[in-house]
Amino acid sequence: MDFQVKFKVNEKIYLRDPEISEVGKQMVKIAIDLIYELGFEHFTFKKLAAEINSTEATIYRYFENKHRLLLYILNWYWCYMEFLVIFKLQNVADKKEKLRIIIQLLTHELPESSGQLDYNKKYLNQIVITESSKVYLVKDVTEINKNKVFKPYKDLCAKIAESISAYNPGYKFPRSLSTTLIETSHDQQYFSINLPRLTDAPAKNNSEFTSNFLNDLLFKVLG
Amino acid sequence: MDFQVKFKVNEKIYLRDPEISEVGKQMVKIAIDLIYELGFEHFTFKKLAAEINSTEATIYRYFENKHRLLLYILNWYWCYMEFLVIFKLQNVADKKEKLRIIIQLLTHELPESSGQLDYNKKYLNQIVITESSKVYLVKDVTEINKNKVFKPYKDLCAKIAESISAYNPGYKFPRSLSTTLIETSHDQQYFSINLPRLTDAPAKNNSEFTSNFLNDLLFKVLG
DNA sequence: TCTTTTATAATAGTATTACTATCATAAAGA
DNA sequence: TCTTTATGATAGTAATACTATTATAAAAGA
Repeated sequence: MDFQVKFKVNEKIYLRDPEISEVGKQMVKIAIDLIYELGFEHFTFKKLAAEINSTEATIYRYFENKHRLLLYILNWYWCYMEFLVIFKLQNVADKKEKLRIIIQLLTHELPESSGQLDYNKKYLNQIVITESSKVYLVKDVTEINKNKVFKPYKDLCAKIAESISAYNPGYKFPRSLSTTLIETSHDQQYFSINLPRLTDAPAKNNSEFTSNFLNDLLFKVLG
Repeated sequence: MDFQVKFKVNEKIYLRDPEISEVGKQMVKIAIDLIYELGFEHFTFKKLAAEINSTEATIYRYFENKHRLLLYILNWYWCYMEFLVIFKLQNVADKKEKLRIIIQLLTHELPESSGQLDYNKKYLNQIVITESSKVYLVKDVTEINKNKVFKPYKDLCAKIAESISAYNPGYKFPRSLSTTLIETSHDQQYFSINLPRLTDAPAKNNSEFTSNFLNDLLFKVLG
Protein backbone atom coordinates (compact mmCIF):
# COMPACT_ATOMS: atom_id res chain seq x y z
CA MET A 1 0.00 0.00 0.00
CA ASP A 2 1.34 3.37 -1.00
CA PHE A 3 -0.63 6.43 -0.07
CA GLN A 4 -0.04 10.10 0.11
CA VAL A 5 -1.33 12.60 2.60
CA LYS A 6 -2.04 16.16 1.54
CA PHE A 7 -2.94 19.08 3.74
CA LYS A 8 -4.65 22.13 2.45
CA VAL A 9 -2.69 24.91 4.02
CA ASN A 10 -4.72 28.04 4.78
CA GLU A 11 -5.01 30.12 1.61
CA LYS A 12 -4.24 33.36 3.40
CA ILE A 13 -0.65 32.27 3.89
CA TYR A 14 0.31 32.29 0.23
CA LEU A 15 -0.50 34.46 -2.79
CA ARG A 16 -0.35 31.53 -5.17
CA ASP A 17 -0.52 27.89 -4.06
CA PRO A 18 3.01 26.47 -4.37
CA GLU A 19 1.62 22.94 -4.57
CA ILE A 20 0.14 23.47 -8.04
CA SER A 21 3.36 24.13 -9.94
CA GLU A 22 6.85 22.69 -10.20
CA VAL A 23 8.60 25.98 -9.32
CA GLY A 24 6.30 26.31 -6.34
CA LYS A 25 7.13 22.85 -5.02
CA GLN A 26 10.86 23.36 -5.58
CA MET A 27 10.59 26.70 -3.83
CA VAL A 28 9.28 25.19 -0.62
CA LYS A 29 11.54 22.15 -0.72
CA ILE A 30 14.72 24.15 -1.30
CA ALA A 31 13.59 26.82 1.18
CA ILE A 32 13.67 24.15 3.89
CA ASP A 33 17.23 23.24 2.94
CA LEU A 34 18.31 26.88 2.85
CA ILE A 35 16.64 27.98 6.09
CA TYR A 36 18.27 24.99 7.79
CA GLU A 37 21.64 25.89 6.34
CA LEU A 38 21.62 29.67 6.76
CA GLY A 39 19.21 30.24 9.63
CA PHE A 40 16.05 32.25 9.05
CA GLU A 41 17.74 35.65 9.50
CA HIS A 42 20.25 35.07 6.72
CA PHE A 43 17.78 33.35 4.42
CA THR A 44 16.62 35.62 1.56
CA PHE A 45 14.40 35.25 -1.48
CA LYS A 46 17.34 36.27 -3.65
CA LYS A 47 19.40 33.31 -2.41
CA LEU A 48 16.42 30.99 -2.79
CA ALA A 49 15.79 32.24 -6.33
CA ALA A 50 19.41 31.59 -7.29
CA GLU A 51 19.20 28.10 -5.81
CA ILE A 52 16.11 27.10 -7.80
CA ASN A 53 17.30 28.91 -10.95
CA SER A 54 14.39 31.28 -10.85
CA THR A 55 13.96 34.93 -9.89
CA GLU A 56 12.95 36.88 -6.81
CA ALA A 57 9.89 38.17 -8.68
CA THR A 58 8.61 34.63 -9.15
CA ILE A 59 8.94 33.82 -5.45
CA TYR A 60 7.17 37.04 -4.52
CA ARG A 61 4.23 35.91 -6.62
CA TYR A 62 3.88 32.90 -4.32
CA PHE A 63 4.68 34.40 -0.92
CA GLU A 64 4.33 37.96 0.33
CA ASN A 65 7.60 37.69 2.25
CA LYS A 66 9.91 35.18 3.90
CA HIS A 67 7.89 35.22 7.11
CA ARG A 68 4.88 33.87 5.21
CA LEU A 69 7.01 31.17 3.62
CA LEU A 70 8.22 30.05 7.06
CA LEU A 71 4.63 30.12 8.25
CA TYR A 72 3.68 27.92 5.29
CA ILE A 73 6.36 25.39 6.20
CA LEU A 74 5.29 25.34 9.85
CA ASN A 75 1.64 25.03 8.94
CA TRP A 76 2.53 22.00 6.92
CA TYR A 77 4.47 20.62 9.89
CA TRP A 78 1.69 21.26 12.40
CA CYS A 79 -0.88 19.65 10.11
CA TYR A 80 1.35 16.66 9.55
CA MET A 81 2.05 16.34 13.28
CA GLU A 82 -1.65 16.43 14.11
CA PHE A 83 -2.28 13.83 11.43
CA LEU A 84 0.47 11.63 12.88
CA VAL A 85 -0.95 11.97 16.36
CA ILE A 86 -4.40 10.93 15.18
CA PHE A 87 -2.96 8.14 13.05
CA LYS A 88 -0.69 6.69 15.72
CA LEU A 89 -3.34 6.86 18.42
CA GLN A 90 -5.74 4.78 16.31
CA ASN A 91 -6.74 1.61 18.12
CA VAL A 92 -4.67 2.45 21.17
CA ALA A 93 -6.99 2.01 24.13
CA ASP A 94 -4.61 2.73 27.00
CA LYS A 95 -4.72 6.42 27.86
CA LYS A 96 -1.24 6.44 29.29
CA GLU A 97 0.14 4.79 26.19
CA LYS A 98 -1.54 7.49 24.11
CA LEU A 99 0.34 10.22 25.95
CA ARG A 100 3.58 8.28 25.64
CA ILE A 101 3.10 8.08 21.88
CA ILE A 102 2.45 11.82 21.71
CA ILE A 103 5.71 12.59 23.52
CA GLN A 104 7.56 10.19 21.26
CA LEU A 105 6.19 12.06 18.24
CA LEU A 106 7.01 15.50 19.66
CA THR A 107 10.58 14.64 20.51
CA HIS A 108 11.69 12.68 17.47
CA GLU A 109 12.19 13.42 13.82
CA LEU A 110 9.22 13.00 11.51
CA PRO A 111 9.05 9.62 9.81
CA GLU A 112 9.83 9.66 6.10
CA SER A 113 6.58 9.72 4.20
CA SER A 114 6.05 7.68 1.11
CA GLY A 115 4.54 10.57 -0.83
CA GLN A 116 6.22 12.75 -3.43
CA LEU A 117 6.64 15.61 -1.00
CA ASP A 118 10.14 14.71 -0.07
CA TYR A 119 10.93 17.52 2.30
CA ASN A 120 14.12 16.80 4.20
CA LYS A 121 12.69 15.64 7.53
CA LYS A 122 15.93 16.16 9.46
CA TYR A 123 16.12 19.77 8.31
CA LEU A 124 12.41 20.34 8.87
CA ASN A 125 12.80 19.08 12.41
CA GLN A 126 15.65 21.51 13.09
CA ILE A 127 13.66 24.38 11.60
CA VAL A 128 10.75 23.60 13.89
CA ILE A 129 13.11 23.56 16.88
CA THR A 130 15.06 26.68 16.00
CA GLU A 131 12.75 28.91 13.98
CA SER A 132 9.14 28.11 14.87
CA SER A 133 8.77 30.64 17.68
CA LYS A 134 9.84 33.39 15.27
CA VAL A 135 6.57 33.15 13.37
CA TYR A 136 4.51 34.28 16.35
CA LEU A 137 6.99 36.36 18.39
CA VAL A 138 6.42 39.34 16.13
CA LYS A 139 4.82 42.73 16.64
CA ASP A 140 1.93 42.12 14.25
CA VAL A 141 0.95 38.69 15.61
CA THR A 142 -2.61 39.88 16.32
CA GLU A 143 -3.06 41.06 12.74
CA ILE A 144 -1.58 37.86 11.30
CA ASN A 145 -3.63 35.72 13.66
CA LYS A 146 -6.85 37.14 12.23
CA ASN A 147 -6.25 35.11 9.07
CA LYS A 148 -6.38 31.89 11.10
CA VAL A 149 -2.83 31.02 10.11
CA PHE A 150 -2.11 29.54 13.54
CA LYS A 151 -5.12 27.26 13.44
CA PRO A 152 -3.04 24.11 12.80
CA TYR A 153 -0.94 24.84 15.89
CA LYS A 154 -4.07 25.46 17.93
CA ASP A 155 -5.64 22.27 16.57
CA LEU A 156 -2.56 20.26 17.47
CA CYS A 157 -2.60 21.83 20.91
CA ALA A 158 -6.29 20.98 21.33
CA LYS A 159 -5.74 17.41 20.14
CA ILE A 160 -3.00 16.81 22.71
CA ALA A 161 -5.07 18.56 25.38
CA GLU A 162 -7.84 16.06 24.58
CA SER A 163 -5.61 13.13 25.46
CA ILE A 164 -4.45 14.93 28.59
CA SER A 165 -8.03 15.47 29.72
CA ALA A 166 -8.95 11.90 28.84
CA TYR A 167 -6.16 10.65 31.09
CA ASN A 168 -6.98 13.02 33.93
CA PRO A 169 -10.38 14.75 33.55
CA GLY A 170 -9.78 16.81 36.67
CA TYR A 171 -6.60 18.47 35.43
CA LYS A 172 -7.19 22.19 35.10
CA PHE A 173 -4.61 23.24 32.49
CA PRO A 174 -4.74 20.82 29.54
CA ARG A 175 -3.99 23.38 26.84
CA SER A 176 -1.20 25.10 28.72
CA LEU A 177 0.35 21.74 29.49
CA SER A 178 0.01 20.81 25.85
CA THR A 179 1.91 23.88 24.60
CA THR A 180 4.41 23.38 27.41
CA LEU A 181 5.13 19.90 26.07
CA ILE A 182 5.51 21.18 22.52
CA GLU A 183 7.67 24.20 23.32
CA THR A 184 9.74 22.43 25.95
CA SER A 185 10.51 19.65 23.51
CA HIS A 186 12.00 22.31 21.21
CA ASP A 187 13.82 24.21 23.96
CA GLN A 188 15.40 21.18 25.59
CA GLN A 189 16.57 19.73 22.30
CA TYR A 190 18.01 23.08 21.26
CA PHE A 191 19.70 23.66 24.60
CA SER A 192 21.18 20.18 24.79
CA ILE A 193 22.93 20.73 21.46
CA ASN A 194 23.81 24.41 21.72
CA LEU A 195 23.74 25.50 25.36
CA PRO A 196 24.09 22.25 27.26
CA ARG A 197 24.48 23.84 30.70
CA LEU A 198 20.85 24.91 30.47
CA THR A 199 19.83 21.24 30.61
CA ASP A 200 20.72 17.93 32.23
CA ALA A 201 21.05 16.32 28.83
CA PRO A 202 24.05 14.42 27.63
CA ALA A 203 25.49 15.74 24.37
CA LYS A 204 24.34 12.64 22.50
CA ASN A 205 20.82 11.40 22.18
CA ASN A 206 19.00 14.60 22.98
CA SER A 207 15.74 13.26 21.54
CA GLU A 208 15.81 10.37 23.97
CA PHE A 209 16.72 12.66 26.85
CA THR A 210 13.93 15.12 26.06
CA SER A 211 11.49 12.27 25.76
CA ASN A 212 12.50 10.94 29.19
CA PHE A 213 12.31 14.37 30.76
CA LEU A 214 8.85 15.06 29.35
CA ASN A 215 7.47 11.62 30.20
CA ASP A 216 8.61 12.00 33.78
CA LEU A 217 7.15 15.51 33.95
CA LEU A 218 3.85 14.72 32.28
CA PHE A 219 2.91 11.71 34.37
CA LYS A 220 3.93 13.34 37.62
CA VAL A 221 1.80 16.35 36.72
CA LEU A 222 -1.19 14.23 35.73
CA GLY A 223 -0.77 11.67 38.49
CA MET B 1 18.16 53.22 53.34
CA ASP B 2 18.72 53.82 49.67
CA PHE B 3 21.05 51.51 47.82
CA GLN B 4 21.85 50.74 44.25
CA VAL B 5 22.74 47.46 42.68
CA LYS B 6 25.13 47.35 39.75
CA PHE B 7 26.02 44.37 37.61
CA LYS B 8 29.12 44.21 35.58
CA VAL B 9 27.92 42.87 32.27
CA ASN B 10 30.41 40.72 30.39
CA GLU B 11 32.83 42.99 28.50
CA LYS B 12 32.62 40.91 25.34
CA ILE B 13 29.07 42.08 24.77
CA TYR B 14 29.89 45.71 24.16
CA LEU B 15 32.68 47.60 22.41
CA ARG B 16 32.51 50.47 24.91
CA ASP B 17 30.81 50.23 28.29
CA PRO B 18 27.52 52.17 28.01
CA GLU B 19 27.42 52.63 31.79
CA ILE B 20 30.34 55.07 31.82
CA SER B 21 28.79 57.82 29.70
CA GLU B 22 25.53 59.71 29.47
CA VAL B 23 24.93 58.84 25.80
CA GLY B 24 25.63 55.21 26.65
CA LYS B 25 23.07 55.13 29.45
CA GLN B 26 20.48 56.93 27.34
CA MET B 27 21.18 54.50 24.52
CA VAL B 28 20.25 51.46 26.59
CA LYS B 29 17.32 53.10 28.33
CA ILE B 30 15.73 54.38 25.13
CA ALA B 31 16.56 51.12 23.33
CA ILE B 32 14.31 49.32 25.82
CA ASP B 33 11.49 51.73 25.04
CA LEU B 34 12.01 51.39 21.30
CA ILE B 35 12.36 47.61 21.18
CA TYR B 36 9.18 47.37 23.22
CA GLU B 37 7.38 49.74 20.89
CA LEU B 38 8.63 48.48 17.51
CA GLY B 39 9.57 44.88 18.19
CA PHE B 40 13.16 43.75 17.73
CA GLU B 41 12.84 43.20 13.97
CA HIS B 42 11.79 46.78 13.27
CA PHE B 43 14.17 48.31 15.78
CA THR B 44 17.22 49.92 14.12
CA PHE B 45 20.23 51.89 15.26
CA LYS B 46 19.15 54.73 13.00
CA LYS B 47 15.83 55.07 14.81
CA LEU B 48 17.56 54.80 18.18
CA ALA B 49 20.11 57.46 17.17
CA ALA B 50 17.34 59.85 16.15
CA GLU B 51 15.54 59.23 19.44
CA ILE B 52 18.58 60.08 21.59
CA ASN B 53 19.66 62.94 19.31
CA SER B 54 22.87 61.21 18.42
CA THR B 55 24.16 59.35 15.38
CA GLU B 56 24.36 55.77 14.21
CA ALA B 57 28.16 56.00 14.30
CA THR B 58 28.09 56.73 18.02
CA ILE B 59 25.90 53.73 18.77
CA TYR B 60 28.13 51.49 16.67
CA ARG B 61 31.05 52.56 18.87
CA TYR B 62 29.21 51.00 21.84
CA PHE B 63 27.61 47.93 20.28
CA GLU B 64 28.68 45.86 17.32
CA ASN B 65 25.07 45.43 16.22
CA LYS B 66 21.53 45.39 17.56
CA HIS B 67 21.78 41.73 18.54
CA ARG B 68 24.56 42.62 20.99
CA LEU B 69 22.51 45.45 22.40
CA LEU B 70 19.60 43.09 23.03
CA LEU B 71 22.04 40.64 24.60
CA TYR B 72 23.29 43.44 26.86
CA ILE B 73 19.75 44.21 28.00
CA LEU B 74 19.00 40.55 28.67
CA ASN B 75 22.27 40.04 30.52
CA TRP B 76 21.28 42.90 32.75
CA TYR B 77 17.88 41.26 33.28
CA TRP B 78 19.29 37.81 34.01
CA CYS B 79 21.79 39.26 36.50
CA TYR B 80 19.08 41.29 38.18
CA MET B 81 16.78 38.28 38.31
CA GLU B 82 19.45 36.11 39.90
CA PHE B 83 20.16 38.88 42.39
CA LEU B 84 16.46 39.11 43.22
CA VAL B 85 16.23 35.36 43.70
CA ILE B 86 19.18 35.36 46.08
CA PHE B 87 17.88 38.46 47.86
CA LYS B 88 14.32 37.23 48.30
CA LEU B 89 15.36 33.77 49.44
CA GLN B 90 17.47 35.22 52.26
CA ASN B 91 16.28 33.95 55.63
CA VAL B 92 13.58 31.80 54.09
CA ALA B 93 14.01 28.37 55.62
CA ASP B 94 11.10 26.53 54.07
CA LYS B 95 12.19 24.86 50.85
CA LYS B 96 8.72 24.88 49.35
CA GLU B 97 8.33 28.56 50.10
CA LYS B 98 11.62 29.20 48.32
CA LEU B 99 10.31 27.63 45.14
CA ARG B 100 7.08 29.57 45.43
CA ILE B 101 9.05 32.80 45.67
CA ILE B 102 11.05 31.86 42.58
CA ILE B 103 7.90 31.29 40.55
CA GLN B 104 6.46 34.57 41.81
CA LEU B 105 9.60 36.34 40.58
CA LEU B 106 9.60 34.58 37.20
CA THR B 107 5.98 35.35 36.45
CA HIS B 108 5.66 38.97 37.60
CA GLU B 109 7.15 42.27 36.55
CA LEU B 110 10.42 43.30 38.13
CA PRO B 111 10.01 45.55 41.15
CA GLU B 112 11.01 49.17 40.62
CA SER B 113 14.51 49.66 41.92
CA SER B 114 15.49 52.75 43.81
CA GLY B 115 18.67 53.26 41.81
CA GLN B 116 19.28 55.70 38.99
CA LEU B 117 19.00 53.01 36.35
CA ASP B 118 15.38 53.70 35.65
CA TYR B 119 14.75 51.22 32.88
CA ASN B 120 11.05 50.88 32.24
CA LYS B 121 10.32 47.61 34.05
CA LYS B 122 7.05 46.98 32.26
CA TYR B 123 8.74 47.28 28.87
CA LEU B 124 11.74 45.24 30.00
CA ASN B 125 9.40 42.49 31.12
CA GLN B 126 7.69 42.41 27.74
CA ILE B 127 11.04 42.35 25.96
CA VAL B 128 12.12 39.37 28.01
CA ILE B 129 8.87 37.57 27.16
CA THR B 130 8.83 38.39 23.46
CA GLU B 131 12.45 38.84 22.39
CA SER B 132 14.69 36.85 24.71
CA SER B 133 14.74 33.62 22.73
CA LYS B 134 15.93 35.57 19.68
CA VAL B 135 19.35 36.10 21.24
CA TYR B 136 20.15 32.40 21.25
CA LEU B 137 18.01 31.02 18.41
CA VAL B 138 20.60 32.16 15.88
CA LYS B 139 22.95 30.32 13.56
CA ASP B 140 26.14 31.54 15.27
CA VAL B 141 25.06 30.71 18.82
CA THR B 142 28.09 28.47 19.35
CA GLU B 143 30.47 31.24 18.32
CA ILE B 144 28.69 33.82 20.49
CA ASN B 145 28.52 31.41 23.41
CA LYS B 146 32.31 31.17 23.48
CA ASN B 147 32.46 34.68 24.89
CA LYS B 148 30.46 33.55 27.94
CA VAL B 149 27.67 35.95 27.11
CA PHE B 150 25.01 33.49 28.29
CA LYS B 151 26.67 32.96 31.67
CA PRO B 152 24.07 35.03 33.54
CA TYR B 153 21.27 32.88 32.11
CA LYS B 154 23.17 29.73 33.02
CA ASP B 155 23.83 31.08 36.51
CA LEU B 156 20.16 31.89 36.99
CA CYS B 157 19.30 28.41 35.76
CA ALA B 158 21.81 26.86 38.16
CA LYS B 159 20.54 28.94 41.07
CA ILE B 160 16.96 27.80 40.51
CA ALA B 161 18.15 24.22 39.97
CA GLU B 162 19.81 24.45 43.37
CA SER B 163 16.49 25.16 45.08
CA ILE B 164 14.87 22.38 43.08
CA SER B 165 17.50 19.89 44.22
CA ALA B 166 17.30 21.13 47.79
CA TYR B 167 13.56 20.46 47.79
CA ASN B 168 13.88 17.06 46.15
CA PRO B 169 17.47 15.74 46.06
CA GLY B 170 16.39 12.69 44.09
CA TYR B 171 14.95 14.64 41.15
CA LYS B 172 16.98 13.86 38.05
CA PHE B 173 16.40 16.95 35.86
CA PRO B 174 16.89 20.08 37.98
CA ARG B 175 18.42 22.23 35.23
CA SER B 176 15.96 21.19 32.54
CA LEU B 177 13.09 21.85 34.93
CA SER B 178 14.63 25.19 35.74
CA THR B 179 14.77 26.34 32.11
CA THR B 180 11.31 24.88 31.58
CA LEU B 181 9.99 27.14 34.34
CA ILE B 182 11.72 30.17 32.86
CA GLU B 183 10.74 29.59 29.25
CA THR B 184 7.23 28.41 30.05
CA SER B 185 6.62 31.52 32.11
CA HIS B 186 7.41 33.55 28.95
CA ASP B 187 5.44 31.33 26.59
CA GLN B 188 2.30 31.14 28.68
CA GLN B 189 2.22 34.87 29.33
CA TYR B 190 2.76 35.57 25.65
CA PHE B 191 0.14 33.09 24.52
CA SER B 192 -2.45 34.26 27.03
CA ILE B 193 -2.21 37.78 25.63
CA ASN B 194 -1.67 37.05 21.94
CA LEU B 195 -2.79 33.50 21.14
CA PRO B 196 -5.13 32.66 23.99
CA ARG B 197 -6.35 29.37 22.54
CA LEU B 198 -2.90 27.96 23.15
CA THR B 199 -3.50 28.28 26.90
CA ASP B 200 -6.17 27.90 29.56
CA ALA B 201 -5.57 31.45 30.72
CA PRO B 202 -8.22 34.08 31.06
CA ALA B 203 -7.47 37.27 29.13
CA LYS B 204 -6.88 39.21 32.32
CA ASN B 205 -4.33 38.44 34.98
CA ASN B 206 -1.98 36.32 32.92
CA SER B 207 0.81 36.69 35.48
CA GLU B 208 -1.40 35.19 38.14
CA PHE B 209 -2.54 32.43 35.82
CA THR B 210 1.01 31.52 34.78
CA SER B 211 2.07 31.51 38.41
CA ASN B 212 -0.75 29.12 39.30
CA PHE B 213 0.00 26.85 36.38
CA LEU B 214 3.71 26.66 37.20
CA ASN B 215 3.17 26.16 40.93
CA ASP B 216 0.81 23.30 40.24
CA LEU B 217 3.25 21.79 37.74
CA LEU B 218 6.39 22.24 39.82
CA PHE B 219 5.10 20.68 43.03
CA LYS B 220 3.47 17.79 41.26
CA VAL B 221 6.74 17.09 39.45
CA LEU B 222 8.82 17.36 42.62
CA GLY B 223 6.30 15.65 44.85
C1' DT C 1 -6.09 25.91 -35.43
C1' DC C 2 -6.00 30.37 -33.75
C1' DT C 3 -6.52 33.32 -30.00
C1' DT C 4 -6.34 34.53 -25.36
C1' DT C 5 -4.86 34.01 -20.96
C1' DT C 6 -1.43 33.16 -17.63
C1' DA C 7 3.09 32.15 -15.55
C1' DT C 8 7.66 32.94 -15.64
C1' DA C 9 12.20 34.99 -16.72
C1' DA C 10 14.82 38.94 -17.33
C1' DT C 11 15.71 43.23 -16.00
C1' DA C 12 15.52 47.59 -13.63
C1' DG C 13 14.72 50.36 -9.91
C1' DT C 14 13.63 52.15 -4.94
C1' DA C 15 13.78 52.67 0.05
C1' DT C 16 15.72 50.86 3.96
C1' DT C 17 19.07 48.37 6.61
C1' DA C 18 23.43 47.37 8.37
C1' DC C 19 27.15 48.68 8.39
C1' DT C 20 32.38 51.38 7.57
C1' DA C 21 35.21 55.49 6.96
C1' DT C 22 36.69 60.29 7.46
C1' DC C 23 37.19 64.50 9.66
C1' DA C 24 36.32 68.47 12.71
C1' DT C 25 35.36 69.72 17.29
C1' DA C 26 34.73 69.57 22.13
C1' DA C 27 35.84 67.72 26.44
C1' DA C 28 38.80 65.27 29.55
C1' DG C 29 43.34 63.83 31.25
C1' DA C 30 48.32 64.29 31.80
C1' DT D 1 49.25 73.57 27.69
C1' DC D 2 49.37 69.62 25.07
C1' DT D 3 47.45 65.42 23.89
C1' DT D 4 44.29 61.98 23.89
C1' DT D 5 39.66 60.50 23.23
C1' DA D 6 34.59 60.66 22.41
C1' DT D 7 31.23 62.52 19.78
C1' DG D 8 28.77 64.59 15.85
C1' DA D 9 28.37 65.42 11.13
C1' DT D 10 28.62 63.56 6.91
C1' DA D 11 29.37 60.34 3.18
C1' DG D 12 29.37 56.09 1.21
C1' DT D 13 28.68 50.86 0.29
C1' DA D 14 26.66 46.34 -0.05
C1' DA D 15 22.78 43.83 0.93
C1' DT D 16 17.89 43.43 1.84
C1' DA D 17 13.15 43.72 0.90
C1' DC D 18 10.60 44.78 -1.93
C1' DT D 19 7.75 46.86 -6.75
C1' DA D 20 7.26 47.48 -11.70
C1' DT D 21 7.77 46.50 -16.70
C1' DT D 22 8.22 43.80 -20.61
C1' DA D 23 9.06 39.73 -23.53
C1' DT D 24 8.30 35.03 -24.10
C1' DA D 25 6.58 30.48 -23.67
C1' DA D 26 3.15 27.39 -22.44
C1' DA D 27 -1.48 26.20 -21.37
C1' DA D 28 -6.44 26.86 -21.94
C1' DG D 29 -10.40 28.13 -24.46
C1' DA D 30 -13.06 29.05 -28.66
